[in-house]
This record gives sequence, structure tokens and C-alpha cells, in this order.
Amino acid sequence: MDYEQLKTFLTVADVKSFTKAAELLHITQSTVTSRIQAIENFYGKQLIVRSKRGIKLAPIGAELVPYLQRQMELWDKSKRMVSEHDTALRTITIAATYSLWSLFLKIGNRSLSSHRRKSSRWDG
Amino acid sequence: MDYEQLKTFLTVADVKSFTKAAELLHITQSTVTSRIQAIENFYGKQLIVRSKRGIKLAPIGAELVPYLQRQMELWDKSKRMVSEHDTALRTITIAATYSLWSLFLKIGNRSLSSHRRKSSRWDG
DNA sequence: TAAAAATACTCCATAGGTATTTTAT
DNA sequence: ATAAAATACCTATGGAGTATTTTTA
Repeated sequence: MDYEQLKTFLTVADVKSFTKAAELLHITQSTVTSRIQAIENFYGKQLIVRSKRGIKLAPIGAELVPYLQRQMELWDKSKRMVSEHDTALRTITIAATYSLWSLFLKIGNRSLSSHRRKSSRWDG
Repeated sequence: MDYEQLKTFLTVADVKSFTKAAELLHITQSTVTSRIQAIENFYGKQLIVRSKRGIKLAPIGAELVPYLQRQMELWDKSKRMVSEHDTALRTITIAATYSLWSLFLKIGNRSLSSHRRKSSRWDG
């Protein structure tokens, strides 16, 4: 399970729709489906119940959400730590919880550009 | 970044060797190299300094470790939650920290068998 | 040399897309 | 007919291995 899959799961859990989540995340619905399947395979259990009238979280899925939110927060925090490490600015930590997840999504994720190093290793 | 990459990074950070980490994790050294590179790409920064006499954590890498340990704990906790969800047993939570990481590795990770469901979706 | 990490290369699995199908309203 | 999720299919990327190379002790 990776970062994108986790984000997708939390979004689906929040908006209770695969299609809606896909729009918010700017990916296709089929990608949402496969990411959710990937997470369900990771845990070896169905986390989301697809029923006649829309979807809902399975009990274990609901139980999982706060843990995964916390994990997501840590992930983002660590990303922020790294990206702000050399900017001497000590910025205010935004203590948003992922319960207002969809708001966050509208703000958008500033994509951490994958700046790769050119210099040779072994150069300590 | 995913679970395996994170585990690999923490192992390398612990044993301060790619080769040793590879043995502990039962993967090849080249896989360790590429997983570390993947994490460094994720964060967009070098986390491990390869120097003349072995490797060491870059400052930001060291700063990151406790956060990533916490994240790993949450990950494992969530896996345990799910796998123990239907066994009525309320077992004792093992509150091991990942500072004794290599000990854990010797015990080995019981692989969560990827038990996939056959029944059709849409059957709520 | 010997040991450790990086790299080149290959193979295969997975991820993500488009288009289509299934299911229910 | 509409809407939502699943599936089939294709392509491209990435992951993991083996073997080799580079670098330093």
C-alpha cells in the first residue's frame, strides 16, 4: 500500500463515492476502483461495502479510518519537514485533521517536484 | 513510497549498511539500493550519505526517522487490527518500538496472506 | 584483493488510462 | 435513459533479480 492508495481510500471514505473521489483526485474512476482493491488486498479484507444504494464503509473499514488519517498526517508532516528543512523559515504548522478532507482536496496538493540529484555518490 | 520501502529505509538507518539490511530483509543489495533511491525521490532529497567509510544518515534523514518509525508502527497496528477483527480474542497489544528494529526482523514478519474474495460485489 | 554500493540489463508485474459492461434507479 | 462501479484490454512504468562495475580499505 502506498501514499496515493491511502489518500484515495480516505477520500472515498469521506465522500462515499468512487466517481466523486475520482473527480476530486483528478484520476479516473477505474483507477479509484483498482486502488481500493489494492488496499483491500493489502489488508486481506473488504473495507468498503458496495450496496444497492451507494457504498458504505464496512465495520472494520470504519474502525481503520482514524488510524489511516493519522498515518496520512504523519506522511504529510514528514514531507513538509523535508521540504522546509533548508528554508530557514520556521513556518506555522497547519494542524488540519483529515476529517475535513475534501476541503483539503479543493486546495490541492502542491506536488513535491521529484528533484533528482546528479552528483556522484561516494562523495562524502 | 510504500510499506516495503519504508521498512527498508528504517532497517538501513538501523544497521547502517545496505548489504546487511538486504540480508536481514531477505532481498538483494541492489533492491535495497533502488528502494532507498525511491524514498529519496519521494522526498526529493538525499537522506543517506554514502561516504568513504560506510554510510550515515543525512541530518534530515535522522530527523525523519522517529516520524517514519511512528508511521511504521501505525501501519503494523492497522494490519493487526484488521487481521484480529473477527477473532473475538482481545489480545495484548505488543507495544514494541522500532528502535529495536533488528530484533523484530529476526523474529520475522508473519506475512498477511492475501486472501482475496470471490463473491460478487454489489451484494449488500 | 575484498567488501560495499552503484549500475546495466532483463523480465515480469502492476498502475493507470480508455472503452465497455453490468447493475440498479 | 442515467448513474455508478466493475471489468477487459493496452501501454508504459517500475520493481526485483543477476551479473558487472566502481570505489575504497
